[in-house]
Amino acid sequence: MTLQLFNTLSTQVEALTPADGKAVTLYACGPTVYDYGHIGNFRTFVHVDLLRRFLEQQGVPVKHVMNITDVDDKIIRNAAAQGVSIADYTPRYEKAFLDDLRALGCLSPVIMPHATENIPEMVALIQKLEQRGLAYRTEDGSWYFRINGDPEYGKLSKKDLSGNTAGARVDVDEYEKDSASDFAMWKAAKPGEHAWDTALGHGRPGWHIECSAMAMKFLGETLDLHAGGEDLMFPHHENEIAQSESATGKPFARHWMHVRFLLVEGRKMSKSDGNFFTLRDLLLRGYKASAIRFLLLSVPYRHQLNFTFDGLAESHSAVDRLRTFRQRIEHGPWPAGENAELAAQSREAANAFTAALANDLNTAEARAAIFDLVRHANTAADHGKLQQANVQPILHALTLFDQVFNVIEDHDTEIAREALAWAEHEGKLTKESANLQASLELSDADIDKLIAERTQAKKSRNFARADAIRNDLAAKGILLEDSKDGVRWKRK
RNA sequence: GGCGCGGUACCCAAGUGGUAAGGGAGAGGUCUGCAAAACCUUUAUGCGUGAGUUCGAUUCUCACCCGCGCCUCCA
Repeated sequence: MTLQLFNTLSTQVEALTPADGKAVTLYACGPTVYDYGHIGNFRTFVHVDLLRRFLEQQGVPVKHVMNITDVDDKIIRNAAAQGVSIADYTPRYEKAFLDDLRALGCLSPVIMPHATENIPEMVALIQKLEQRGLAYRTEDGSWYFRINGDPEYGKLSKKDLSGNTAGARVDVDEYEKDSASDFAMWKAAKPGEHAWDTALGHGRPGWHIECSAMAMKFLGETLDLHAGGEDLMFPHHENEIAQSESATGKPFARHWMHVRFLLVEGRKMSKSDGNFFTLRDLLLRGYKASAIRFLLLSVPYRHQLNFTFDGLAESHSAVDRLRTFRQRIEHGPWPAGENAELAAQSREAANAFTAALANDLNTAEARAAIFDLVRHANTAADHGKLQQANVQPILHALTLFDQVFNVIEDHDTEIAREALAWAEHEGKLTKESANLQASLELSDADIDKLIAERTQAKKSRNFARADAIRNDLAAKGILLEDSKDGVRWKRK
């Protein structure tokens, strides 16, 4: 099924197709690695991951490129403050970011170019623009893009900057610009700053030129899809379009996708408001990576998501329901034969799931389709009407779901352990992480042993002992479920 | 000020010109040694407010109220 996706450029929902008929070329703006990623960042990355997974599930390969911005003003500032070079400063944050992506179940982009490794391409692009009269050098040695030379400027963000005159909001350092809206493609180095010696002079690339150069280097002059957070639409993506299209004369990206911001407790996240959370903050408080991913995905990408701790608890319960359900279906035992009605419901669920995602990635509707099936199958099972031939279609629907949402398969314990190990190493253990630590103290083998002991106690009708074991485990966040076919357990 | 988005049950949330998906939470019940899980019943004659169009509007139009985001640090 072809994905219909809203295109910011046309403001229409349009089919997303590969221009070459084979693979979709996707460029997603990546992180500036100057600090740990926050959950707002990850809402965007998780939705891009879902898009990619869905396309691949539909048989469309995705050539997914994500840049790593490893030189910019903040990096230079922070590195200088610590007295280290930028090359010594950025790797820890890059690693942290990639670990976080993995923790959230995101596929790794196919190519992850670094800004500092593609300087020649950026220089060449600026030179090309200079030849076309769209780049100019100011007295301090910086290079700017001439907006007035691009009649289409503003077409993505629907802004008309033609009325802008020099003087409004001009940085004191940038008084030499022809127009207030002209933006830097190359920044002359100030004394002591990390810089490259190039034909443009001694300096470093601007943020926008980096993405233009790397996107075109790795994916060609016209991309199928360019994605990022809504804030990047202007000026970042607008500037990327201006630079790229002015240089090539071709459309830079056929399709643009922008993920709306996440709010926290109804407000934009900000450090000063005290509602700023990194992924690590949440993991150390004991929230599961799967619950976080599911919450981030539960509200479709074009709507604001209000991130709350109540919502996180809710997502945890919802993921738990799916996991419990899959276990139940897999374990059986089920009588021979097939319940035709349930088989039909399974097919409907799979179809509805795919149709919902194909409709501009309606994740809320897609998850509803799967929960419908959960209820139908549980009901059938309780009435002895779930039969062996029903198992495969149900699992098929769950597999479709999890290939995209990626939350049923459980990696939460190992991710929590990694987060704890990191916090310990960095000296960032807190009171809340102590609770998490306690709950991870018992190994799976320890738990199985205690469960065996409890089963013995139950057999000899020593319920006091059995309940004591169950209560002790519960205190450590281990929940037991007795069933006809044995004991299941899970970490809370 | 300019541009844009949203207001659906206790909470989150989908949706359609024809009479309200799904999840979570609560209450009662079934099952269980007791729990848990699961199931059953239950929680919006109602979709911000007021008009209008229509045989019919939550869904279209207009006005108003409220909330949020973007407007060159920002996912």
